[in-house]
Amino acid sequence: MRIATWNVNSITVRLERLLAWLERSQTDVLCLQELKCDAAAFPAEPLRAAGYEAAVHADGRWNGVAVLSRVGLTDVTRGLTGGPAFNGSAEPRAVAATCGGVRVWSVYVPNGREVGHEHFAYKLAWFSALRETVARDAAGRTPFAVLGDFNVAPTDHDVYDIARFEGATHVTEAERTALTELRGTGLTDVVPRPLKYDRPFTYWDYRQLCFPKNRGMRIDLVYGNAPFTAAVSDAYVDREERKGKGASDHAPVVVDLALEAD
DNA sequence: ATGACTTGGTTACCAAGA
Repeated sequence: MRIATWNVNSITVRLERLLAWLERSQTDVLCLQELKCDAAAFPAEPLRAAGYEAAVHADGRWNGVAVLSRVGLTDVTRGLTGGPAFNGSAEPRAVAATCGGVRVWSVYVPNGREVGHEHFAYKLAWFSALRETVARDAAGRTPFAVLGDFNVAPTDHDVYDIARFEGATHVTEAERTALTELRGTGLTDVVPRPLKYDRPFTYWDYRQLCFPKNRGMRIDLVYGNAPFTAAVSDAYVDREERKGKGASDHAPVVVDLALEAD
């Protein structure tokens, strides 16, 4: 089974590239983030025509997540248990489904904006709710993973130049502690291999030629439980999808699983 | 140079992203 996660930065703008990538990559299960559309505007029909069912959690111009699957899709859960709100809104940032015997969460962790900002406290509270929501499945015997845009670089090595992130979000002790505590439920970081250069960055800013200069960050992560990681046969960042006009600023992270059912 | 893209909505600018 091939499973992947991709922050598409608007599924509306990215639809043609998404359909082409699904065909090219032969992905079975895809976790999507930053749909930037209303649930009613989600392109369910063209995806269904391509063979994919979808579990969608979206409500407008920001955020929005989904799970696509061509190997079955059941037991959909929208939102975290006890998930925090921002400015009175419980934003659509998490959706779960069971696909082909694997339970997955597609998550879009709040950005945090600035250290000390109200949004930063929201980010940490969101991580806490995520940890509590997934704890039971993480410790279970069914292959399980949380995939998505975590908006945290796990180590200094996961950004192109840590000196440029002095005082910035995404690299603070508090955010990394939240990741450590999430792993404490029984999850392991499935680190993908890069297809070029030495580090598996997944995001490159649109500005200042960051992608050609490889000024990237590894913030799109796959956290799997023991039955999941035991089945991993390969994992890589598809940086080819970051190339060219009309690319998302994130590249897909692809994981291959050798499950008994395969 | 408190910028430098890209997106969608309140559009000929703004907020948000990271």
